[in-house]
Amino acid sequence: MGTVGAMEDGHARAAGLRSTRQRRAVLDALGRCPEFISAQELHARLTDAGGTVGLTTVYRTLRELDRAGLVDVVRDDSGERLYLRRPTDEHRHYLICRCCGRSQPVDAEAVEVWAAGLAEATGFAELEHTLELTGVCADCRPGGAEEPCPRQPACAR
Amino acid sequence: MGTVGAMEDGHARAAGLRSTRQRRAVLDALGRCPEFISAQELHARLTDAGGTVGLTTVYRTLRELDRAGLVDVVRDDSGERLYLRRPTDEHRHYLICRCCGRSQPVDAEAVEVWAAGLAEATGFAELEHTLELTGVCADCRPGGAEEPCPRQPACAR
DNA sequence: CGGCGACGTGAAAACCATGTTCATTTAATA
DNA sequence: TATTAAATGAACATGGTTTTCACGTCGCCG
Repeated sequence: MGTVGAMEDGHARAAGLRSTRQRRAVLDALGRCPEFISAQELHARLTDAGGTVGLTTVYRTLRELDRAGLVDVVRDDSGERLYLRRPTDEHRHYLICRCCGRSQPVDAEAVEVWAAGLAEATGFAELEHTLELTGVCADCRPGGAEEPCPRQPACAR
Repeated sequence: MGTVGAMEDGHARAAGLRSTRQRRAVLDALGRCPEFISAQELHARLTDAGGTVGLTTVYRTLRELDRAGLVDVVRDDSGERLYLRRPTDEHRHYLICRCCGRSQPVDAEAVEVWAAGLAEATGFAELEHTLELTGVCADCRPGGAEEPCPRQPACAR
């Protein structure tokens, strides 16, 4: 468990990044987290686990992974950026639970098609889109109350 | 030109807000701005015009207008919030030019329908979505270069 | 294999949008 | 007009993110 593996390292290398202890640690921690996670939280987890990685480095690494297209990024309500290792190469959208943070990829083909058609309808070029979807997942729903969330954030240590 | 008008005042009043000189000024400036604008920029414009409105008040007013549903809000790449007086009552999406900032409402009915269907497909409840669309508008496109934008931001003073 | 140069690191500080405090002012109502 | 709750704004607080810069180290090349 916890194999960094040649693939991860390879991807990072391909992106023009040197393989360092810190970047391997970030990549590893990110790889074992199934849900979106913030830079701060990721850093906390790394240091709690005894590692020594600077917060600056975590930010920088995540930014570079984003540039390299190796992670998906969303913004939560406060504008904070959340990262998730991207499992595939394709453009994805996620539905995220407002209570527990659990994320679920959704089939947004209809949106992609619609967005593609926008170019000619509007005269705009180089269209880009981001879609933030939130809701309350089945496991968090029972009570029905708004604020109190019955479940803890996923991706527990 | 520049009429605050009974309607604007009325809408604000209906939202449970007192009519103050500052709020009228914010509403007026917002009303004469055809594109999305940040709180900071709006404040700069108000003070440059000789008015005295605190930045705090601009933020508070915009937040309340948002709560009251009188403005549409988007986030730019840096996460900064941008505001636009909402012309109608319905939920809208905008396509915004990355060069000049010009915004254009788009018919996103297809997305609305798709999003509505997500609930049963995923088991999530209380779905909410935000969609940020950007591109390069026809007027900004001639050169084709990426960085240098031929046009100045719209909504000039 | 050893040295060198570019890239990477991280503590501290800067940044910047936004929120909070609280004493003072003001709009709406009686 | 008197009263009062709401609104204002300067200063300060907050928190995520970036920059700075002195130091470390990765990886290549001889």
